[in-house]
Amino acid sequence: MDFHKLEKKWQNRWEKEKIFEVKKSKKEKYYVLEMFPYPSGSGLHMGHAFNYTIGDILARFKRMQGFNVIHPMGYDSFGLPAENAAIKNKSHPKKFTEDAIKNYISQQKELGLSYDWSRMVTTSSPEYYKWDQWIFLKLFEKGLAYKKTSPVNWCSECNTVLANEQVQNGHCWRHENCKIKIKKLNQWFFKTTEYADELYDGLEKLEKWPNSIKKLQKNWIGRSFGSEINFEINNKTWPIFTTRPDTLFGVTFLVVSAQHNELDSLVTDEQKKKVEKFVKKLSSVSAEDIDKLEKEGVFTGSYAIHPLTKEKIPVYAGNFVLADYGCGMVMAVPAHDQRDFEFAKKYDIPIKTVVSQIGKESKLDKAFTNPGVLINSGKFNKLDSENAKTEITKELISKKLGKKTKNFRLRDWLISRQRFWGTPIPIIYCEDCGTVPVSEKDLPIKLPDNIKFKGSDNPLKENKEFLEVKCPKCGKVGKRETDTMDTFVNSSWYYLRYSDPDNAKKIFDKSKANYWAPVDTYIGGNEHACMHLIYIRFFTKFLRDLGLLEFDEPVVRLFNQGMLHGEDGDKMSKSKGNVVLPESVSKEYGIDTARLFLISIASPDKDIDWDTKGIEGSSKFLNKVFEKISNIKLGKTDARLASKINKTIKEVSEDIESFRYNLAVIKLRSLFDSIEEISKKDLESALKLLSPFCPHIAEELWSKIGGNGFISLSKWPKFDESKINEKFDKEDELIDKLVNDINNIAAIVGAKKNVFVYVLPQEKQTYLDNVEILKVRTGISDITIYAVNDKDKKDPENKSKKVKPGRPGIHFE
RNA sequence: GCAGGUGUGCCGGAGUGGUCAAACGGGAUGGACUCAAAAUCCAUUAGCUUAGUGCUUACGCAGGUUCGAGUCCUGUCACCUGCACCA
Repeated sequence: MDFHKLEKKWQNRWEKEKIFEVKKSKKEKYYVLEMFPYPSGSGLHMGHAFNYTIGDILARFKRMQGFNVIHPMGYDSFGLPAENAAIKNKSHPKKFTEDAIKNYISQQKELGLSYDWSRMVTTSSPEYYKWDQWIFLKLFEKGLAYKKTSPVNWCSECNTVLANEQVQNGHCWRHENCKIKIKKLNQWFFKTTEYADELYDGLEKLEKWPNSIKKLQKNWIGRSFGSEINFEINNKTWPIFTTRPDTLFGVTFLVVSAQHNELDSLVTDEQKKKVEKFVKKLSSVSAEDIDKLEKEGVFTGSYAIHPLTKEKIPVYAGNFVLADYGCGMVMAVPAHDQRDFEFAKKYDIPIKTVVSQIGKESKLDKAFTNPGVLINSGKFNKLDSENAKTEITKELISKKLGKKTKNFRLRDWLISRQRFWGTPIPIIYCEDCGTVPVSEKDLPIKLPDNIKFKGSDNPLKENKEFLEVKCPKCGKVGKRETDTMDTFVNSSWYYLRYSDPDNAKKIFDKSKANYWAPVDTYIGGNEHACMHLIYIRFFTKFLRDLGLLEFDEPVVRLFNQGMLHGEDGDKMSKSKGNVVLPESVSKEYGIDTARLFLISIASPDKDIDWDTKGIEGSSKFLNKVFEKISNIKLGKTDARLASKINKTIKEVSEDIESFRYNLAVIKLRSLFDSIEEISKKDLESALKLLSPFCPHIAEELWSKIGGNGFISLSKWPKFDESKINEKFDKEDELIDKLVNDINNIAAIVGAKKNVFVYVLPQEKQTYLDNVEILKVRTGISDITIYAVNDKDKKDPENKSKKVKPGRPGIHFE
């Protein structure tokens, strides 16, 4: 059967009749979303198909269950690859992107996905990115978008700063040979840390998220409680964060980050040269090597005053202190921190033990980092670490020398990109007024069509038409910001735009957004655990606080699908030559076959390998089903089949709901295997069960048996508990057992002749009903069933005496 | 270093305290059908044993909890992933 041809037919009909387009209504909604793709030049591969199929099955199931299902698709179409392609081909990235999207759409349509295409969004269109800019202005207004100078990741091949996730093992994700440099630049940030607590605590409420993702996010946000302690340096107060205030008396030096913005103010004239040399040396070190560096530092020449002992403590600049965590400076307690210990050894700084396991001092060959009992700590001696933390902090608070505080590992989100193909940041720099936001009515700030790429530099910098602008405040000549936004900004709220994609006046209609959103089930890979899935939560909370949303979390249930590998078990990639394209599989077997195969290998959250032999298996099954149902004899469903159908409806419904697609397929296989004569209604039910998985074949068979309308829009079958009878399963077991026994004995006897089976009278009918099956499965043509009380039975060995329930006697002749 | 995950027959994988663990698929072997092949159907696929449903072994390894463990706990090994000088 040419499934491919048949699939085209149904895809066209679905599209023509717009059956997957939905509107807000009184019906209960259900929002199924798969993470939208970046439309790359190479198109979709089977891994994408896997992702979308998982969502499509759920969407089709929910739709048939009667929910008003929104299942949209769009394109995350800003980004570097399009720009690089444009540079190479001397064209505009828009052209490249539009072509890629066209290709994606046609490929996705071939997968038979039940999207509402009328809701498509494309993030690189001005109608969309206008609202990125609008959100930026709102963030700016609330002080949550700001510019600061800090050390950032820089790729010299891409010529831009990068997000942390675009740095892999210290190298750029696109340029394996390009080591990431740490540069100090003035950049735009979104203040994600403003919501750090809520982002952290909110995870508890996300019951339908995988624990692994929640843990990743918790680690990423990394909340730690501690104290901030004020040290005085050159008559200025420097707060320092620590989680170990109990070791305060062991502080023998301070270390300030070599990248600290105010480092200069600490450096004395005679140390200036040494410090400068040190900082310079460090700036040439790549991100990859930075963690391999030995702990090094240089004395700044300044001394701090210990808040409690009033001792003089030297201040060093060090390479192991982060500028953007805590206060960018640490109090070093070499006796109780391994890094500080190494540093102290190297520079011959005293090591003072203040915590001890047994309450006595002992020699250390490495730092003692466990909690213990305080010594050498004045009036705090003999307290254990836990109490000491509280008491010392109390003392500091009372003397106004510190406070209790918490710190996050989460950094504010660096969103500037020194590239062209992204959302322009709506900011104007005016000589008189400084940094001025564009006014809302001037949005969108469009990317110019007329551009010239010079090498890999951002062409906006040369584009007068774009660059030169009047200051909205004073009207004088100003200059536009030429950096664009990280593409993750676009993807942080796209799920809301689907609810009202064509709204030209507002980001979205409030009532529409709050009807459709939040997303009920969101499907995608776990590589987004700490980036996209944090940003989308951040944006949701911000938009809520603007009064636009009535919920706190964007995604109710998150599902992480596994990764599809090539047949060799490696990640699918062009260079490895193991990429499988949906088109080619579709042509050979039909896309329904591929869909079925992808989800029957394993639970969809597991990584799987493509397998040519495996798809043959799915193909065999579907061909069998197609043949069988095409030539089916409609009639009556017997009780055995009715039991099976009802049981399957029950179980498959549960399996789909909980993403046990692989188990659902097993049950469907078994169901279709046992269909012979069946009523029209029951056959319709069986096809409905198949339809979310293999929608085209199901539509075709549906129309063949005279089903009403589209099966895709039909009502999901209900099961009748009273028709489920476990008796039939038990009977099957009896037959299995008997077949086994007969085969077993036959093998020992070495001959297959007449077989006499002796069973209990009440079991006789069951065996008689299945005698033909017995014959086929044992390969023995003469099988006679006797009840033990049959008078004229042939039983030379008196086997019938040993017969027990479910345990027939067997005699071979 | 920190955090998380995984480890089950020839292979992919079901199975998370209890009817004899291995569903289902794939592969292999044998058989039926066929002149033959493909397709289809049936059987076998840890070991021993027996004219039968019995025994042994077995869920990475070692312990433990339990009447009972693949499943829970502790330790350990291997592999994978993420973060990584976070004070």
